[in-house]
Amino acid sequence: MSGHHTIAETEKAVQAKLGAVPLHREQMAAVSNIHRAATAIRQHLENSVLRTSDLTWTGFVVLWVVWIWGEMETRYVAEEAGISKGTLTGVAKTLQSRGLLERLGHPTDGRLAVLRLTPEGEELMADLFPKFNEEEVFVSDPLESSEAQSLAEMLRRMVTHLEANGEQRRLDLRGDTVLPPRRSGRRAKHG
Amino acid sequence: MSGHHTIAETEKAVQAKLGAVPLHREQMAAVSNIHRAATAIRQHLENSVLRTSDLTWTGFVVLWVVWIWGEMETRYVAEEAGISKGTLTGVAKTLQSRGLLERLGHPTDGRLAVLRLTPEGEELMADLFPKFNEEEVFVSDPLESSEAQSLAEMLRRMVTHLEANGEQRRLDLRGDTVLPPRRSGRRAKHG
DNA sequence: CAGACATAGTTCGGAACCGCAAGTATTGTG
DNA sequence: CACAATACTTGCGGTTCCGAACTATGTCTG
Repeated sequence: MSGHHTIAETEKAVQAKLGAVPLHREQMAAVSNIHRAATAIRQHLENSVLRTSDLTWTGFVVLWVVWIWGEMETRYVAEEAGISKGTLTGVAKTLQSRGLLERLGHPTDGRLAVLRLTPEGEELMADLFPKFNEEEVFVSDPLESSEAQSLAEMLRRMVTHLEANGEQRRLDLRGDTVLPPRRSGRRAKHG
Repeated sequence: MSGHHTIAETEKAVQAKLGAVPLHREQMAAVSNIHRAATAIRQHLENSVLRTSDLTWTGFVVLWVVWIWGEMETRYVAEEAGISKGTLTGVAKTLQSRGLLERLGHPTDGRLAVLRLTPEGEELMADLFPKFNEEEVFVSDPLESSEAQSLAEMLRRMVTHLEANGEQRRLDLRGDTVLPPRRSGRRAKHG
């Protein structure tokens, strides 16, 4: 099933469309395949293991992060999960309402909030993670063990590079142009 | 900036947490790094090139797909873009309202709708894509040319594998258990 | 040709999601 | 103690997102 066009066909169409334009095909293929793979894998995991527990992807990722690290301050949870703090507030609320997560104040710094799994949350993750990992094995089936390692290592380098240099790069790109205000978002109380 | 924990630290914490649990670490690292990389790259691209045109990631992907393939039936656009057809309806509406995309009926089959870029959309993509590609080069900076190729090729294999075998796998996993209804989503008009 | 079935797209409910601004507390500092 | 900085929440406006229900259209079959 799947689709009308294979990846190979898409890449050929790009070549045809952009034949005249000078562009960096290898990097384009690498980046776009990262997103294709991420989407396909996410969909598979959502519709296999996650669905049976009625967890969303983001909900699972948040639980996973907190599970791995134990108690964790919310700001770091958001960062590790790759979502904004505002979103985390809502997701955490959902997970709390299901009794999987709890929120604690920080003992010494009253500004901080700390997340921790409830016993139910721990139990769920202990049950769910092996199944999740089985599907990670399934999706990695076409890779040799050494290839999986090499893949992970290359991606790690890309992430590290972005963490180290991404912000500066974006600043350089913007230069002195001021970003237009976003189409949506809360407005200043009063001009 | 960036984070509290590096990927290496995270993998170490996983090892500590899951030391006793038998699991497949290589595949886990590969899959989770795919998602980390996809998120980081997406955020970089959104906050550099896309932001200046006030395009969302999904909006850009849809434009890109239609741009590459020319006129395209909506069902295929959704599939190529990795979103559901319901989502595409909304996204296409947004892009239409900005004058970047147009919707045409199919001449012989009244059920079909076809998407095509407007001249403004063509112009935008011709301007935007080279910039986008430059950032793809930037994020791929830590990869040798041969590595980028190998990365793309491995991911392509994973996607192909999922397209070919994912659905069957999910069916096998479900077995005869019936999925619980989703927490959200439209309900039957009447029990 | 009518009724059954299939296919394509839209609508809708509920949740996620972002970025920003503003609000609330708390902590650190001169 | 005033004041800045930090951490989180809240709320806004908009978008995205899924999947099931629904609508409209086409196709197959008796």
